[in-house]
Amino acid sequence: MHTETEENYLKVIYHLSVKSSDPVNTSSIAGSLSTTSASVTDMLKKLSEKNLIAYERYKGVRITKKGEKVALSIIRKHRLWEVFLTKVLKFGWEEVHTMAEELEHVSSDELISRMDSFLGYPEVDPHGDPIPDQQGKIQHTSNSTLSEGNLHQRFVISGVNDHSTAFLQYLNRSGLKPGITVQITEIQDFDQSMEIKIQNKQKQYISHEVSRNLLVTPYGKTS
Amino acid sequence: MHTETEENYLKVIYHLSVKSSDPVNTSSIAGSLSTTSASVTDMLKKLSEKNLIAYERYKGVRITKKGEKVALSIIRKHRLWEVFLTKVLKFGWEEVHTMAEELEHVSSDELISRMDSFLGYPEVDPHGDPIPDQQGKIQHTSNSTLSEGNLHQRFVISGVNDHSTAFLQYLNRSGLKPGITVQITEIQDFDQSMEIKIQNKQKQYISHEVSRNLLVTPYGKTS
DNA sequence: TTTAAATTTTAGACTAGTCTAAAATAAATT
DNA sequence: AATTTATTTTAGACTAGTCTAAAATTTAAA
Repeated sequence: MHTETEENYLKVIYHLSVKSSDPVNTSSIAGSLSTTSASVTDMLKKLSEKNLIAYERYKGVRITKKGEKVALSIIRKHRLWEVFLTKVLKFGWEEVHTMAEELEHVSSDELISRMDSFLGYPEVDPHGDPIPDQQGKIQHTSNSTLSEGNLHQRFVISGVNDHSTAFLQYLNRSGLKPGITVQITEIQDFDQSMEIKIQNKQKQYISHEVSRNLLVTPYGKTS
Repeated sequence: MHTETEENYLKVIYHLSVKSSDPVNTSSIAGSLSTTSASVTDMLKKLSEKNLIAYERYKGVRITKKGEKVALSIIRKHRLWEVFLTKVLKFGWEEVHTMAEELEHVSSDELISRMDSFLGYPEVDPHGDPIPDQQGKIQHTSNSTLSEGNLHQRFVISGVNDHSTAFLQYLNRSGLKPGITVQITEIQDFDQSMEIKIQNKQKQYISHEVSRNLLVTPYGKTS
């Protein structure tokens, strides 16, 4: 249907669109795709020609309904493959991103539909990100971070903001992942670092950088 | 490592090489890949440059050890994915080829290694074709066809020569697939058509065209 | 064994995607 | 408001892979 490159551009434009209501600018796309602004401009013209994005020279880009549908179908595939890789093939959540980047471009819709059924229609991927349905409907997450929590409050980890391997490996070592309960036992005023009690584990100090990147829901509430 | 196109050329060259000891000619490659001889010639130069094939102008092509290793790794991936699609996602054996053509180019060796283990180290794919191991070692099949059989002999179907969807769908309707036992109950001299008794089924007439494309092993012998 | 037919290769051109360097435009600063 | 700075776009070129049409070479036939 679309080339792999087109799909990657749309995915990046979609992700950047969600972060802010401003139009997406050329250089941020170039940054996300590790390419040059010149290349991005060329591609924007092509995507615009196909009505996948709304593009005006020097004014940035907005994704169209049509483009969003394509992006969400790629994101759906990506996240379902991540579930498969962790749940079935027992990969760690920090290992699956690169493989899913390739698998998401395999075209068959019937394949991904059967995979969805085989996996039991999961709602989130191993990082807590929601999986769009076949129609491209996606449950947007609440987005509260552990850093916004108060002393003694308990939370259930629901996801991460930073998807880097380094961060995920750090979390692994501390036993932090979606589903785990944590309680804030201490907050340092001067640097916002905190001590937390991790479910079935020792207490541990974490930096503000870490708590800012941990998505949580209040303990007890079903998200 | 290699581009998808390179991998497809090597796969086709490998398959054609196995069929005969003569060097592979340009037009047969073009035919298999549905492209032009001119395009093939261009690509042969590139593959030769990389020592994946041995190529002399106007003299055809032989695959090198290095090229064969690449081809067998793609074939391994293709066949393991076919097993996954039929055994796990319950696709029919006539549906899986196209999907496997895409999945075989997903690069991760660790992925295919875990898939192999998850599937229980299968030796053949749904069509009875042997799956090369990680080192590229492959069990070459005996290649006797049902058409070579004599009256009253019993065989176990071990594979097919024709992998077309049409043929596989025909076999589906008759309950013919690898593992099934058949006995030759009648042979027509004038057109080599035969009547066969299919395990747990009615007797059925099949044309010479069909029996020529069914691979079999004598009943009782473990292949 | 010379000619005819088939196959293969070259030449030149096209598309998708990319790049660098220069030009155009927008945003920020004085 | 004028100028500097940053961003974006254009221009022109490159690679991988493809094509058509013409030239070269091999194979088959007379």
